[in-house]
Amino acid sequence: MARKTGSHAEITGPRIRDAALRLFAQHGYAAVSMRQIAAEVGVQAGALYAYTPDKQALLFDLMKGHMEHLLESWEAVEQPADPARRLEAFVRFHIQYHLDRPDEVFISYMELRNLEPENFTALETLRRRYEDALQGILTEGCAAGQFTISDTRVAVMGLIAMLTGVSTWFRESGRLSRSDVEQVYWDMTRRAVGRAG
Amino acid sequence: MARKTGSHAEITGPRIRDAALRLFAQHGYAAVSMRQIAAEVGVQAGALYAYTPDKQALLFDLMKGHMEHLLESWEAVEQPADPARRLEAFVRFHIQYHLDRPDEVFISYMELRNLEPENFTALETLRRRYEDALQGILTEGCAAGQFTISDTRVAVMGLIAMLTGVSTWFRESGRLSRSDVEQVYWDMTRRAVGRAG
DNA sequence: TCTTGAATTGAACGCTCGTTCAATGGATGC
DNA sequence: GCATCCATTGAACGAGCGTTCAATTCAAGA
Repeated sequence: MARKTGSHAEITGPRIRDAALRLFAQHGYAAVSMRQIAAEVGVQAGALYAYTPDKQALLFDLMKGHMEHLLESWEAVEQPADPARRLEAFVRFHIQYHLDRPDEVFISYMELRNLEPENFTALETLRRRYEDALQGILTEGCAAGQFTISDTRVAVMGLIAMLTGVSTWFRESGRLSRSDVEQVYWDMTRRAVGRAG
Repeated sequence: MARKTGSHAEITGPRIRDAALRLFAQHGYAAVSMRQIAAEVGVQAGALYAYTPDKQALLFDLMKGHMEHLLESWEAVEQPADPARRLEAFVRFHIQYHLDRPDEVFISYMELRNLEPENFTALETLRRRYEDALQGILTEGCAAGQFTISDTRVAVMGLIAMLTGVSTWFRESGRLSRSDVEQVYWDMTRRAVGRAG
């Protein structure tokens, strides 16, 4: 058998991860069988258990990996001092990242209820950290007198929902380019937080 | 046996509908069995088939019923002549409606991929009609010089995503009342479409 | 050439699934 | 009291589920 070590995986074979990602995104976690995933990889179902302890771990690895990578990627973005510029960076980053990874995004929003409680809590914590990054920007912008927001927490939830929604309708072959879309969402965001220019 | 008539149901017994709604919302369509639904109603699984032809019809009835009721409800709202007032009415209606029916909303966003193609198409059409209602308001507001929106289609998608998101985090027992939340979202919306007051 | 050892198979485990249907049983009208 | 009717039961169907594991395969090291 292959590795069963490293209890909290991320070591799951990349071919298995990719197959599970695609299938979970397309049909949903509960509707996809281990046999389907195995077939996609070109292997028998039993072989998967050399790489993952069970189906749940496969889902959790995907979701945890996605959130951690999202956080790391945002932390790697250079942060302008000006809150408005920082918000713009966030909006553009968020849209780019989400358009680049439609399957991960889909799973991370849709499959939360299929996580076992302990895994769910871990995911919530990661998500909360990301929301707090945006909340920090909004709070500073308000303090600096650049934004006018009656409730920054609601603004965070509203803006993230708005921006994340882009991945439900955007098509590469559509009327608008990515940078068009980025610009439109940034215009809306800028004005929603009460900044004219 | 009971009625099997009325091919495109809505006749599904209310007790069954309610049980299916609650269970689908909580665990997801694929993860809920007919036996679970039956147990919730207090009958054996076989009895369900007197009210619904199959499990898929149960899901489709719920989703179609929700979208049709949403459209009817919006059409019943009195429409102010002023585009900004009309937009305000839409925002407040949308939030109220979605907070009143968290389970229906959840299902209608999460279970689209579990619909058979023909049912999916029917749902998309209904959803599109609702989006078009908002798009009409935005277009008129632009024409009247009240709104400044670079792309009304993207604005529709962004605003609906933002507003619908409220049902993912709002708790009746939370810090804010419904009307607080309505007001905050309306403030953000108003400014996002480029209207100051 | 033989040995080792990990990767994979394929059968099997006990369950649960959606759906069907003959049998049942309890109310209703005569 | 009897016949009728029909909603409901409960067993059964074939299929597929997640998971396990003895047996096999096969490449690399001696």
